[in-house]
Amino acid sequence: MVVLGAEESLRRPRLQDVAAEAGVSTASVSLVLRGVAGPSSATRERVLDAAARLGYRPDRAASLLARRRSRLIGVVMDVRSTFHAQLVEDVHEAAEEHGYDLVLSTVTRTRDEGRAVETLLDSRCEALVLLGPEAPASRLSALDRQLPVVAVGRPVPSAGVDVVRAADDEGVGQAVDHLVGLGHRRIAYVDGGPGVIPAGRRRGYQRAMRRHRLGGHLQVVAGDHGEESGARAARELFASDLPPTAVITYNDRSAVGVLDTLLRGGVDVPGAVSVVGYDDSPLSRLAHVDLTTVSQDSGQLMRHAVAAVVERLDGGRTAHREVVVPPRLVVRGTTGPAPAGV
Amino acid sequence: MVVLGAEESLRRPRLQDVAAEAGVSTASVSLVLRGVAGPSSATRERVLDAAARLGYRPDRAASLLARRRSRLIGVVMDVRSTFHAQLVEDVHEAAEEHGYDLVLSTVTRTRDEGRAVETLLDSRCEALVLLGPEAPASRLSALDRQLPVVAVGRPVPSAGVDVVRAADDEGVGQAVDHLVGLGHRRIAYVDGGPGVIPAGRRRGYQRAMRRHRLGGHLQVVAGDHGEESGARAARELFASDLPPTAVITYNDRSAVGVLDTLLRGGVDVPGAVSVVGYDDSPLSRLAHVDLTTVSQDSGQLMRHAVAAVVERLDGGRTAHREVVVPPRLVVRGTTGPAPAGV
DNA sequence: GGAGGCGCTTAAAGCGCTTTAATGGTGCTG
DNA sequence: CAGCACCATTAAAGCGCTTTAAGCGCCTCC
Repeated sequence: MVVLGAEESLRRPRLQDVAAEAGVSTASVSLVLRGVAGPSSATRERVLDAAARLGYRPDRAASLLARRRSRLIGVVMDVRSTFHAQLVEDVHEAAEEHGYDLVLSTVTRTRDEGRAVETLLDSRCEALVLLGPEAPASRLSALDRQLPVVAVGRPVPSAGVDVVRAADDEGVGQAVDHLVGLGHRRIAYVDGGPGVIPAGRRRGYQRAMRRHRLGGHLQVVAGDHGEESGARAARELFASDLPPTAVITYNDRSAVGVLDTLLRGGVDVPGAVSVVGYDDSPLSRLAHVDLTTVSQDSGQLMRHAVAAVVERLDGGRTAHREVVVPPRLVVRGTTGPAPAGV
Repeated sequence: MVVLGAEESLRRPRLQDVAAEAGVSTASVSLVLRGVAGPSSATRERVLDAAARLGYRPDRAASLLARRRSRLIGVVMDVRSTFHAQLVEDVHEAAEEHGYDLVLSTVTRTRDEGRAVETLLDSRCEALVLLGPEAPASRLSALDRQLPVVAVGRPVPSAGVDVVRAADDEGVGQAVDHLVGLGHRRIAYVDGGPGVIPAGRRRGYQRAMRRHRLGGHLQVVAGDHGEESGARAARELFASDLPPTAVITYNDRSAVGVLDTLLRGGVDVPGAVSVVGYDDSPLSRLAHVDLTTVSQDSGQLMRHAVAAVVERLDGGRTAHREVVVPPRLVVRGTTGPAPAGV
C-alpha cells in the first residue's frame, strides 16, 4: 500500500483515478469536469472534491483525440512583428469568448509559413487565422478548401479565404483630413515601395488630397518600410525651396526617420513641420517620439477574424467574406497648426 | 466506388488507409513513417508511395497520446517582448537539433504566467523553458519537482531549477572598458530601478569603475526601464557644471531617452558625449539611433537552455545547473573618443 | 533432419479521454 | 399493482496512433 502509493504519486492522476476516488464512473467524471448537464449536484460535488484532492488535470492530447470537435483555431504569426504580438493578444480574448482555444505557430528565419501551417493542420485545428500571410492567393485558396481560412491585414484577391483588414486608404485619408484641418496645404507623402499594402495607403493619400482640392500639392517621395528611407525622403523634401509643412509616411519606422532628420536639422516639430506615421506601433508611443499615427484597431480586427471563423464553423456560412475595419487616427505630439504665413 | 471515393476524400486519410493502400499492416506503416529500422526497403517504398498518393499526414494528437515520450518542450514567452521573439527563433533551432519539438505558450495582458504554464503541463511537455519568468523562486522550485524547468535570463536563488542567463555585470563592465579605452573618465550610469536584473548591471558598473581606479567618478542616477526615465536622467546629469562625458544606461529604451534629450539640447553624440545601452534591441539597430549596446547572445542562451533540458531528460542529470553566458559589446555609432581637454 | 537463429511482419494491447446507448432505480399514473 | 416515463449513472466502443511480443518463413549448422 505504501509502496504503491509512492509509485502512484509519481504518475499524473488520470480520469480513472478521480473516478475511483469519488466512487463513480469515468463517464460521470468527464461529464462533471466539462460542465455538461446530467450528473446530480451530489455527484458533481464528490467529483469536484476528488479531482481537487488529487490535483487532477485533464490530458489535452487524449481529450483532443477523443473529442468530436477540437474547438481549436490555429494562428500563424511572425514572432518578430510587434503588430502581430498585439494581434495575438487580442485573438486570445476573442477566441475565448466563443469557447475556442488557440494553437500558435510562428514564422521565424528558419521556419517558413508553409511549415507553420502544416504544424497546425496536424494539430487538429478546425480553422486557420493567418496574420499577414505571404503565400500567394492560389495557395491560400487551396488551403481554404481543407478548412476555413481567414487572412488578416492583407487583401487577398481571387477569393475563397475570408479577409479581415483595415481600410488603409481611409486611414491615410484621416491623416490628411487632420492636417488640412490644422491649416496645412503642402502635405507630402513618403511612399512604402511596391506591394499591395503600400499601394492602398498611397491611393488614400492621393484621393484625400484631391478631395480637399489639393491635387496641385500632391507630392509622393519614394521610400520603403525602414526608417532610413524616411530620413532620406526628409532630406530630399527639405532641400527644396518650398518644402512641405506636413509629411505623412507609409509607416511609423519611416516617420521616425523623418523625425530624426528634422530634429538633427533643428526643425521644430510640430512648430514648423507636422509628421504623421502609420501603425501605432510601440515605437510611436515612446514618450520622446510621441508620434501622431494611424491605428489599426487590433482588437476589432481579431474579433472580426474570430467571428468569421465561428460563422463558418458553427453557423454554416459558406459564402466568402471580406471585412474592412475603419482605422483610427491617434493624435499625439508631432502634429500641430500649420506655421503662419506660408 | 465513385460515391465512396467522394465521401472518403473528405476525411483525412488515417494510418489504416495508408496500410490498406500499401497492402501492409498499420504497424509497418508507423515504423516506416517514423524512420524506425526494421521494415525492408521494398516495404518502405510501397508505404512511402501509398502515403504520398493519399497525402497522408500523421495526427499529432493521436501520436502524442500513443507515444511513450512526447519529445515536447514547452516554452513560455511574453509575446510583447522583442527579446523573447529573438529567443524563440533560436530555441526552435536548438530544439530541432536535439529532435525535440516545441509548444509555445504566451503571456499576454489577460493571460498570466500561471495560465501559460498550465496549458503546457496539460500538453504533455517533458520540460519547460521559461523566458524571463516572473514567478517567485518558490513557485519555480515547486514546478521543477514536476518536470525539468529552466529559467532563461533571470537569476533564480534557492535553486532547483536550472538557470541560463547572461553575465549582466560583465556586460556593463565591457561597456566601461570600452569607454575607458576611448579616454573617458567621467562615466555615469542610469539605473534600472529595483529588481535583481537592474542590481546586477549596477554592480557591474560599480566594480568596473573601481577596477579602473575611477571610483571617484562613480555616478548612478535613478531610472527605470522606460525611455522617459533616461530623458529625465540626462536632464539631471547635464544640468551639473561638470557633466559626464559618457553615459551607460540600464537598457536601450533608457538610452534612447538619453539620446533624445542630448539631441534636443544640441549636444553632439558621440563628439561631446558617448552613450551605451543594453539589450541590442531592434530599437538600437534603427539606423538613426545606431546605439552602442550590449548584446546577450540569444542563440547561445537558447542552445544552453535546450542542452540543459536534454541533459536532464536524456542524460539523467539531476544536479542543479546555472550557465552564465558572456555578453558581447556591440559598438555602433554612439560612442567615440572622449572630448579633448576635459 | 531437426534445432536454432535471423529478418520481417503483424496482431493486439494500450495511451487517457469522450460519447452514446443501455441500465437500473424512482415516483407517478391508471 | 402493473406500466410508464424520467432521471442519474455507467459500460463499452471508439479517437488514430505506437509499441511489444509473437508469428512466420527461411536459412544455417551440427
